[in-house]
Amino acid sequence: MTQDVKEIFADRRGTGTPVRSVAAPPAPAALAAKVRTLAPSMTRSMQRVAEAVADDPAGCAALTVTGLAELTGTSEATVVRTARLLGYPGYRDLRLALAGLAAQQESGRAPALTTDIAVDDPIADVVAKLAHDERQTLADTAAGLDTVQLGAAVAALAGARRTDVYGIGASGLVAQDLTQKLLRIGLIAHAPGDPHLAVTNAVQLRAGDVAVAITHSGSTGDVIEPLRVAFERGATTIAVTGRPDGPVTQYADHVLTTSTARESELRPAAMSSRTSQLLVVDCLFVGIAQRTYASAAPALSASYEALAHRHRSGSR
Amino acid sequence: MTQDVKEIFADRRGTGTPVRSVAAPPAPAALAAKVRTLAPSMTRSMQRVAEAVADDPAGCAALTVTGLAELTGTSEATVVRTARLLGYPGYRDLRLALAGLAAQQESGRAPALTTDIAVDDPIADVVAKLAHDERQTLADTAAGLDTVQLGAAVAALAGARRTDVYGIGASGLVAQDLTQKLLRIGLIAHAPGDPHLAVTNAVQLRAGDVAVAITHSGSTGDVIEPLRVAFERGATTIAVTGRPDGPVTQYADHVLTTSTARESELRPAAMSSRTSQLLVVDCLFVGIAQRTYASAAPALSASYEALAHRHRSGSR
DNA sequence: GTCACCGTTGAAAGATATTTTCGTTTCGGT
DNA sequence: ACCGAAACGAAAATATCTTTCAACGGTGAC
Repeated sequence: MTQDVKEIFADRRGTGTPVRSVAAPPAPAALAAKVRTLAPSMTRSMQRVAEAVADDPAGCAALTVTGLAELTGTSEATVVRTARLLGYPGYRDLRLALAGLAAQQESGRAPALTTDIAVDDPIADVVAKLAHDERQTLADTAAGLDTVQLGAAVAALAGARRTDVYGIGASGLVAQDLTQKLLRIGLIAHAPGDPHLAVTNAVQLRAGDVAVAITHSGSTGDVIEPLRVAFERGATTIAVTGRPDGPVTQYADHVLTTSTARESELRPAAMSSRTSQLLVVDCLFVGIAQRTYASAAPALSASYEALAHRHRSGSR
Repeated sequence: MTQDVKEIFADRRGTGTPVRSVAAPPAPAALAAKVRTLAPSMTRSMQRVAEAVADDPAGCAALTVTGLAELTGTSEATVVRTARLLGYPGYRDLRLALAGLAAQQESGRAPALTTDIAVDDPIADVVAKLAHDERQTLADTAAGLDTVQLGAAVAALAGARRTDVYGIGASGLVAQDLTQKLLRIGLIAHAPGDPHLAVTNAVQLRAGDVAVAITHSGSTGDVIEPLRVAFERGATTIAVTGRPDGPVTQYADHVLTTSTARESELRPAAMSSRTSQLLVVDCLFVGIAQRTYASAAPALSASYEALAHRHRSGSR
């Protein structure tokens, strides 16, 4: 797990093939989101630094490494390490990004719906807060999505002989959603709901097939297991997870990172992770539909026609 | 004229009182203007530097003093002098300001998100457009939700003896999502996937029970039928639909309206309606959790605990 | 309970970048 | 052509950033 961290720190211009585009692009505005995503894989002092940075980009941009180290009660080394983990070559670049972020915030003044949902919030506030949160989640996800990985995943799925999608619980619904969509454009897809069935299915996969695992935590055994089997059988594997450093990525050829909103008692993580996952799934779907347009378009209208008679002529 | 320059260059940490807050505020975004204003008082090489900076803030922000000096065919000293003239304490600060400026320009550049998704859109555009669309859908939904109806629905669900949720296809997943959530807080809920089963279930309902129908079109027979049965048996009925004038509302005590984004070939209606429906479901859930907080909170943590062991100890 | 191991951390050395100093060059005026 | 003042850049001085490395602290094995 911290293996990944190590890797990032290791010789960065390795002569070997950088198969996986590990660290995303320097992150435009999705810094807060990135901090949240990566926080779990950070050490305590790094978290302090990350938090300070996310809390007050403008303020931190004004500080030198030493200053930020003192502010957070850590050392320069830790600050640099944090900057690296966040995807920048060094502190200097983080600082520049911070300045940019600060400028943006300055111009875009947030509406301050940041408070958490309380037990006694009137229903109207609940609606506003939830909507605001999900919108935020969408923006974060879009900003944090690695389009290279996404493109690779789309290519794999578009050319797959068959596709399995694994997911449990809330993620299971997302898995079903993806499956439904793939079926609609004439691809062969399954979303086994039962973990045993999933493994049984996975065993049948081979090169040319694709397996997709959807798990927010990145460490759901019931989902990792079938993915591992598929991986070992030679299928192309894709992980959609909120923890790009989680165990599931071991067996994933392509990793698509979903974003995480802060959660609370009345707002379980499942809620925002689902929103995020669905956006990723939608992107996959549209990407695939583009690639297979010739066959997807007729399939889409065919399924539309077939369903039409199931609706009463109820419109007016 | 160059008199000013001299003063600025003069001993800055003078032992005397630093009475003068030397240059103006670090200049927000009016950099180009400032360059123009001050150009006449600049020497030739300084003008070259200023010009480069005004032309391409983003590019220059990526350069070090030395880099910018080389680019403009001048020396580091000149670059620093220019930075001073422009009102910054030194090059470092100019660079920070440049980064901010670049970021603002970047965000201002509207990616023409209003257009539809085309077959040949690059994947990055697809992501941006989809995210933008779903965000729009959320805002619309939140704005259009009738909080009175929502409150009534919440009250009914919170006090229900049992709840049935009907949905088919994409809406079926939303139905399952609601069901999962209700189960998590200790309520009794079912989401029969089979239309026949749904009717069979509906027959069992009576006053004090609740039935929820989820259908975007508002005219899906397979969903209306069980709702009608439940309605006639005296259960409280709720419709979540994008067509508040559709047939389904005949049998609904409470109607919750979801919003619809324009659809297109590559972006089926199901996509945005699902987003909208999920927001409604989330609102219902949180509303119910608030009302039944005493029992919901423990139930939530209990289900969380029960699931914990299914995740490998993947985090630190 | 003790020990070994591994990850975390910061102090300090090392490398870069920035700022200042200062001598050379350029240019206008005489 | 000569003088002086301003412009300019090379290089020294300083500040900042990065890397190294040893010490610390926690965890699991025995």
